[in-house]
Amino acid sequence: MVVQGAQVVGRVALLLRLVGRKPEGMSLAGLVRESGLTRPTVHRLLTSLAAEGLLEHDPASGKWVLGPEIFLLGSVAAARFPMEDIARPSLRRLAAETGESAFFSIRRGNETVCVLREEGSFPVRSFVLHEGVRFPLGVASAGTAIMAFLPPDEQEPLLGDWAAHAGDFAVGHPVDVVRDNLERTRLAGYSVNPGLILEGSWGMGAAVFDQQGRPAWALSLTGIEPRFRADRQEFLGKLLLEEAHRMTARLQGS
Amino acid sequence: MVVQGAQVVGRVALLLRLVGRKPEGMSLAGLVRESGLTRPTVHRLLTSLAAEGLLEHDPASGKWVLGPEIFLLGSVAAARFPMEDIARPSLRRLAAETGESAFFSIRRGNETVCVLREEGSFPVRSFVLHEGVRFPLGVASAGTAIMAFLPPDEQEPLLGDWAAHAGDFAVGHPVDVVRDNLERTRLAGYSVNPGLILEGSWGMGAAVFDQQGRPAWALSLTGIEPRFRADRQEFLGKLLLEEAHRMTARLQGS
DNA sequence: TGAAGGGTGTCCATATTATGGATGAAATCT
DNA sequence: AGATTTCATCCATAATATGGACACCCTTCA
Repeated sequence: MVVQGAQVVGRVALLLRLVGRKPEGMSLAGLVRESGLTRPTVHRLLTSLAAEGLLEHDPASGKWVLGPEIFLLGSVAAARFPMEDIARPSLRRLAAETGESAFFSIRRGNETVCVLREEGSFPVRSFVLHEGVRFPLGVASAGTAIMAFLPPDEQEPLLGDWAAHAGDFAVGHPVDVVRDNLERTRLAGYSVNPGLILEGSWGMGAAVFDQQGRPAWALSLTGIEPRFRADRQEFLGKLLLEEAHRMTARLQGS
Repeated sequence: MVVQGAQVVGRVALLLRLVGRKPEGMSLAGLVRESGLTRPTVHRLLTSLAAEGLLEHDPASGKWVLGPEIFLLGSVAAARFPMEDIARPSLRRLAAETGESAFFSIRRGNETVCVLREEGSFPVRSFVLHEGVRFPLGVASAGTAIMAFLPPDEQEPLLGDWAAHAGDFAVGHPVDVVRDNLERTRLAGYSVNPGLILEGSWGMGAAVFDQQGRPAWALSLTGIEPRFRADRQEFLGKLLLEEAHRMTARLQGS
C-alpha cells in the first residue's frame, strides 16, 4: 500500500462507490460480493457510515443507499464542479435532435462515471447507462472517446494489463478489439460502441477537453442497433462533436 | 462508542464535514485545531482521503477541499433529495421581492446545514451564512424556526445541556434568550435572529415540514439590522411563511 | 544573519483498534 | 417443515492506526 494507515479509508471509499453505482441501493450481500470483503467487516463499516449519515439503511427493502451527508457534502463540492450548468443544454439539444438518450460522463482515475442523463423521445431505451454507473476506460462509448485521446503513456499501462483493468468486461472486450476501436475513434473524432456491453445496445461518444487539453469528460448517446447504422452514424457523430466542441470552448474560456 | 469498529469512520466523517464547511478549503493546521485530533493522524487521513478522490489538496494554497468523488456521489444522492428543484423557485421569489439574500437549510441531526443561496439585490450583504455552513439547532434563524416546531421531548435534551449543544455559540446565545426566541417563533410562525451571531447581521426564517409533519428544512433571509425593523418584519415573515407553506404542500403531495 | 515561530511532511515502536471465523437468528423459498 | 439465503453479533487475535518525536521549509523580526 502506498499511503500508510489507509486501509479503512480505502474500504470506506470502495463501499461508498459501490453503493453510489445503484441509486436504488444495494444489499449487504451484494456489497460483500462486489467488495471482496468479509461480511462482518462490510456490515460494521456500513453501520458506522450510516451512523454518520453518509449512508442510510432502508429498513423496508434492506438496501443501503447514499445518505444525507453525502448529499450535503455534494452540494458544497458541486460549486467546484459546475458541470450541470454547462452540460445540460448540450444534453437537451442532443436528445431533442436525435431522439436517443444523451449522457454526460466524467473521467475519474481509470474509470468514467455517468453523472447526467437526458432521456430521448424514442420509445425503446436502454438502461445500461444511468447516473452513478462506472466503466473502466476503454469500455462504453464515453470511456472509449476519452481513452482514445489520452497520451499513449497513459493508455499503454491499461492495455498492457487489460484483464486487470477491464475486470468483468474483459470477456466481451478483447484487447485487440479495444485497440482497434480506439484507433478508429482517433480517426473519426467520435467513438462507437457496437453493442459490446449488451447485444443490440449501441452507443456513440465524443470527448470534452479541459483547460490543459486533456480529455476529462464525454458526451454520449445510447440506443438500439437499428438507430446506429452506418448512414446515421455520421449524422450523430457530427452532432456529438459539435456539442463537445462547444463545451470544450466554454470550459477553456472560464 | 455505540457502534463498534467505528473510530476511523467517525474521524473521516468529521474531517469531511469540517472541510465541507469551507468551500474555499481548510489547512491542515485548521483541521487539526477544529477536529481535536493529532496532526499526524489528520495528515494521514487527509492523504488517504485525497488518494481516494474524496478530497483534493490544492498545492498552491495548501488547502484541502472536497474532491471529485464527493461531487460524483453527491450527484447520485441528489436524486433522493430533490431539494434544489423544489426550493430554488421559492428562493428566487424571496430574493426578488425582498432584495435580501435568501437561503435554504436542511436539518441534519442536531444541526442545520445551509445548502442553497440566492443573492439579493441589496448592496450590503452578510456572508455569515453560505453553502456548507452548519449551526446547532436553535442558533440562527433557520435553526430556530426548525427547533421551535420540534416535539418538546426533542427540544429539552438540547436546552437541558445547552452549553454542550451550542458549543462556541453558547456565549452569544444564553439559554433563556433561546427559549424566549423559540416561544416567540411558535407564536409568530417565523423566527427572528436579532444579530446574535454577528452584531448588525439579522435574519428571519420559516420551517418547511416533511410528509410526517416534522420540521426538516427552513427558508431564511439575512441582511442588516435597518432592513429588519419591526414594521418590515411582518412583511418579510408573511412572505417566508407563504413560501414555506408552498414548499410544504409540494412535499406533502409527492 | 540567525533565531524564533508556525506550518507541513514522515518515521516507527506501541497498543489500540479493526478484523473475520464462528455461531445463531430471521426471513424466504421449495 | 426442511432447505437456503441473508442478516446480525460475539470475541480472541493480530493487523492496523496511532501519535510522540524529528526534519524541513517558510516568513518574520531583532
